[in-house]
Amino acid sequence: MADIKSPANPLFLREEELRQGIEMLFFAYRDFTGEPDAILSEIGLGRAHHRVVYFVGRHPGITVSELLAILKITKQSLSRVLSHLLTEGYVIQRPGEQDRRKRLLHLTAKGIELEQSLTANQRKRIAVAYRAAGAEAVQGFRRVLRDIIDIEDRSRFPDETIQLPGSPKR
Amino acid sequence: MADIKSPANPLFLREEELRQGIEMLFFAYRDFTGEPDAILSEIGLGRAHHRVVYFVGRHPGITVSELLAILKITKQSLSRVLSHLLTEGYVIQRPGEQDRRKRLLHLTAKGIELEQSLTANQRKRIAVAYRAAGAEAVQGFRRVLRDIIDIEDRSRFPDETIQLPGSPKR
DNA sequence: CTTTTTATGTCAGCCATATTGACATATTTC
DNA sequence: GAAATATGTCAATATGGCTGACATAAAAAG
Repeated sequence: MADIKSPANPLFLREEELRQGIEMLFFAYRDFTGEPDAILSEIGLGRAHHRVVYFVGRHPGITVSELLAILKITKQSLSRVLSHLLTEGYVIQRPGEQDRRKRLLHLTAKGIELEQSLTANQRKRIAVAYRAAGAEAVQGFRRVLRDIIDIEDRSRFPDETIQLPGSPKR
Repeated sequence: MADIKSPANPLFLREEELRQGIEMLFFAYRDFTGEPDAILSEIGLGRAHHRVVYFVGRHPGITVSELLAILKITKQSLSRVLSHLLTEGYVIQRPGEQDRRKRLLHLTAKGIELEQSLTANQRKRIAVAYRAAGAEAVQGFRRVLRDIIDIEDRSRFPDETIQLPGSPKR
């Protein structure tokens, strides 16, 4: 292995650093989705169901269009997954009050339970990593990740550091 | 919106922070793979081909087993993709010198060109985010992301900060 | 030197998740 | 009343995973 600290070849260093970034995202995502996927396959669901359950749980009353905008898939693709979740009783829909064309989606108790079991591991993973890295590193993590996201969705994640209880004010 | 700086409800804050972490990974990965996917679909390839081309380019002479360990898919799944890349002339294989059972994989010129065009956008994204965030934030990004990855693959990413040319020594 | 293990490939079938295109319905808005 | 919107559905297709079973060549071990 080349000595990566040597600044002899700046171009190589730069390329190496960028490639490591690419790969870290690949490995992190692979491992981040591995365990929920395993749980899902036992109950005959897939990753797509996870995404729907997650975002319906996160935004109760979300409409189908909003969900489509987040997932960036076609309505036909969503339809199958969502119908399944509806008939299996993980999700319910209620017509909108002002606009009755809209179907406002909510998790049932069963859906909440599923969502919790799926994200428990992911939350754990993040919590462990955040705790080990410290508030400053977390801020850097958020800062970089936010800029990797397309600009349209960046506003979901405030620039400001979230003040952790007990963490020192900078 | 609730005032996220208020420490009134620490449990809520914590949950919110973890969920944002989950979502940032989702959005980042979605957008990170979006553009390569578009290029690939034009030439009749998919994301799976990208991953193979990427890791063969990254580790010239990599064996099939090593590739399987990285991708964590079955050999049957890899086989289809790899065969296609071989017949289309993106990848070549050479028997190992010591162990001739092994097929050492390399990119052809065509493969290198494809790999470059696919990762150009990803490198750009990372480069822009890194530059905007600064060396310290990058270190935090790496620190957190590394801990999200399963421990077996963490060693791919050294703990040490890579010294950016021109960045001040801490 | 034969047996076993390893590295790899292949055939066949299955499933989940995505796609496009076309058409349908209810509701709201102009 | 016409047009736009929110949503659903049918049909066909592609991709990329999976399992199981079997095959071959080379290396390692007895």
